[in-house]
Amino acid sequence: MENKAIAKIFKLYSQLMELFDENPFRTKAMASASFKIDKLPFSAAGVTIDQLSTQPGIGKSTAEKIITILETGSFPELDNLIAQTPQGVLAMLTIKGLGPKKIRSIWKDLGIESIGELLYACNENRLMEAKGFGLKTQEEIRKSIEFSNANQGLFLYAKVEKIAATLLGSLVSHFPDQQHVFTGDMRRKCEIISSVDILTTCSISEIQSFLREMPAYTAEEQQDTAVQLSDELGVRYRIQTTSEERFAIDLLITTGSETHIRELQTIRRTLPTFASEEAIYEALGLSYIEPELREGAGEINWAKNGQLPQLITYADLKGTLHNHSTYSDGVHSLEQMAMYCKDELGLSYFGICDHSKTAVYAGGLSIERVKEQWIEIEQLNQKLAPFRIFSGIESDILSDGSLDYPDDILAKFDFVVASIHSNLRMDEEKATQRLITAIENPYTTILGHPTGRLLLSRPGYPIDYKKVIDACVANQVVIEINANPLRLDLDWRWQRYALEKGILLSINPDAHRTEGLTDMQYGVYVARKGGLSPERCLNAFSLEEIEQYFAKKKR
DNA sequence: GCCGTTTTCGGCCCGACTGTTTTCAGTCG
Repeated sequence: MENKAIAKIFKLYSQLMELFDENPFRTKAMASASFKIDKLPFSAAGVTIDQLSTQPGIGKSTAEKIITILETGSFPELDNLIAQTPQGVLAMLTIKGLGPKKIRSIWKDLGIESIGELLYACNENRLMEAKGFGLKTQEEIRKSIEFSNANQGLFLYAKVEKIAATLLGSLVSHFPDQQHVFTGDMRRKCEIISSVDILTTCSISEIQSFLREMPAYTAEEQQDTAVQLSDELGVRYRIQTTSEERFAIDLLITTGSETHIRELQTIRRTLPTFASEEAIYEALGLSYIEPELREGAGEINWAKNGQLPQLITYADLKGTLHNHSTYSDGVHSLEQMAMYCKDELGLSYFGICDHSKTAVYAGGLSIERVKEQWIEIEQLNQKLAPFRIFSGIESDILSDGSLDYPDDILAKFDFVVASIHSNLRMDEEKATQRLITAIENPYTTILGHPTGRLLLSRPGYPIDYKKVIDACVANQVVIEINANPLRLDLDWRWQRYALEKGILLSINPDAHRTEGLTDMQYGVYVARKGGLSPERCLNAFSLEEIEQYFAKKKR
């Protein structure tokens, strides 16, 4: 089991302790243990109980619980609290804006034990009756439940990717002589997946007998040429069968999107059958369109006129900007992060952007710490040359749009990523103005995660995209594509507008540990959806080019 | 529950923001 999963279990334990009104100090100790476990620079599964209990914030009792979790998946005290909590009350913990204290009141005072009942109570104006609740809280909770309901059955691409590969892999090993590929949303690399679609040349009866050997999947629906199934996580799958002859055309049609296919059909009502997708596009008078681009957002006109962009690939990335280290809330040290980029990823530069001083909860850097980091960067740059570490900062954009350090400090960074982390509840006008003020700051190099969204979990503040992008153009500010699979923010749907305006984008992993650096792959997927080519991507610049870019920006 | 010690008991304790209060509790990043 990974540290993150163990940390989640302790988080749940501390939430339940709070729900049951246990000693707040013990509760806090568990919450802090969760945090500490998540930030351990080694796997808890690989060390002894003594090594665990010498870690700060992890005592003997917590270490024992960790061991029990590794052996059994849980521990008795937690099981006991779970047994006393109705399923629906447990589920309330996932609703934004609702913490254990409020849930306790909802459960114990109003007798509400499920999210369905809770929504009903909001609509009936009954939540306001409970102490500590008012109209606004009730509205927030109602909105939050509706947001979460709308996301039922949807999964992050990154979460589905590995489990979907298992099913595809089984098909391949069962039927090595047949063709099996992802199609649909998976093949178009959509950031949110509602169904994992697979196209296969197996017959339907072969698929049926194959599935009988796979008890982990439940059949949902049988059709003549397809089966739908689901797994224990609730991920839905659709396996579509086809013939060798129709493979390419069925691949094209099932890949979609629906809009893209409809637009193709306006060129020729019945799409022709050829041996490859390339040949089909060619017969329609189009150059080949990469699956990621097939969203009906102008790509057919590009293909008609030979204007398709050369889409960026992972191999085009020469470096990485916006990453964290143990200076703030990262797991690995500056040197470990840089070395990983140099030796494991073969990159030629690394940008460090730890949190700025306002982000106290994340160990944001005081000016003194910033200066210490600059000294270490200088030493490492001598040691690692020609590899280069760029000194950056992820500066909080404060409520009035200003940045987090005085100008003389901001001026000394190689580059500055400006992001919003606090006071997220804003209307569109306020959010847009706050961002524009930050964009107009002469020290801002990159605008970090423009909307603050967390996919399937938090919508992000509303912004006027055009105004924000136009301001970036006017002030030569790069927009980040935050590649964390929960963010993928800037949304690819706005990339095409940004690129038309001549903007540069940067695929930033926002890594808090070495493993997080390869999240850049998810950024590449959505960047391709948005039509990004390497020459318009800041971290696809060579070391010399980006040095010049930063130097010019600073002038 | 963890930690550190004037060492086995007593103190621990993000801070801003919001909404609900009318001085503070709960939630979040």
